[in-house]
Amino acid sequence: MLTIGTLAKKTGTKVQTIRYYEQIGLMPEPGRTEGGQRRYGDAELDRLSFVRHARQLGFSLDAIRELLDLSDHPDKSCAEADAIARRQLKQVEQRLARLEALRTELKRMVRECSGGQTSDCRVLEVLRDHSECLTEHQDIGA
Amino acid sequence: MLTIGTLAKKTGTKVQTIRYYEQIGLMPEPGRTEGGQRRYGDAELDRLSFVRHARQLGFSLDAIRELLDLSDHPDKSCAEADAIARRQLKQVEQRLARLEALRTELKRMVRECSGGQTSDCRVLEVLRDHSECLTEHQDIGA
DNA sequence: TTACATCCTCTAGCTACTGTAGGTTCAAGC
DNA sequence: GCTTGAACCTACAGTAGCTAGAGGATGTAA
Repeated sequence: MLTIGTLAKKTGTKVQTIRYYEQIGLMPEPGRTEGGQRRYGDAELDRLSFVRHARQLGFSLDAIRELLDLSDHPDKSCAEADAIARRQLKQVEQRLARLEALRTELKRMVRECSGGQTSDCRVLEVLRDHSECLTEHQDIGA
Repeated sequence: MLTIGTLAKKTGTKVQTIRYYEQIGLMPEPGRTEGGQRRYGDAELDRLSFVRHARQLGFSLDAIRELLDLSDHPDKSCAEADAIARRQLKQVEQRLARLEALRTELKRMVRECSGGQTSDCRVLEVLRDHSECLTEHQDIGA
């Protein structure tokens, strides 16, 4: 049986994050010692590893909830899991495209800055006048 | 003079966002009508455009605060603005690298999914076992 | 004058955690 | 058996950057 601290170390998670996942129902309520401390088994270790790995791949907690549910029902069709992954891939690709446009624009700003006074700073000038931008960057690049 | 709604439309901002910027001191307190409604001039329009443009380029509100301050002092050196932009460029490039790793991994997951039952779904399998990943993706790809 | 779009303040909610305060439990060493 | 100190507990507040809603006041055109 693992303490919450050991589980945290094994999965690269903070203790508070594990308690948070329990609170929002992503992790089950574990057994407790007589004194009220949480104790975890292998099933919980696997589940938390799954969650953390999916987070590292950028899945939202809601998406992870769905994936966990699918994982709990081996008889269900794989199509749903596939759809969730494809959706995530699409999001990643959209963000990549946005970030690439940002990089282009930022690079240009930095390159053109000649290092004088702010009165004729290219960086500030470009920020002041959107029409100087060559690329589109409508959405905020989160 | 512009109402808050008109200013919002001209800059592609939500009305609430403008009030929020005022609240956190990013936008100045504007003049008011007798009835207490906000009225804006061209200076505010320029300032908000600057803010929104910087946001589109991914700058944080704190960074924007610094940039605005520099923009208000034309005699200061350009070096600071340049440093802020370079820092932002670096962040964008780091995020790009992370997202590219994620894309690789997600593509592989999706490609290998053969569409059967979840019991032998590649997507879920990869999530269960990190060691199946070819690329590194330590940080959460935000 | 009346209708109604737009404005006002205030508060709460979103994601996904992270940090802190103030107190309790566990396990090792003596 | 007793002490010590690390790790645990709950509860609540805070982070970024907005966004939404309630409930009421204002502005403007017909």
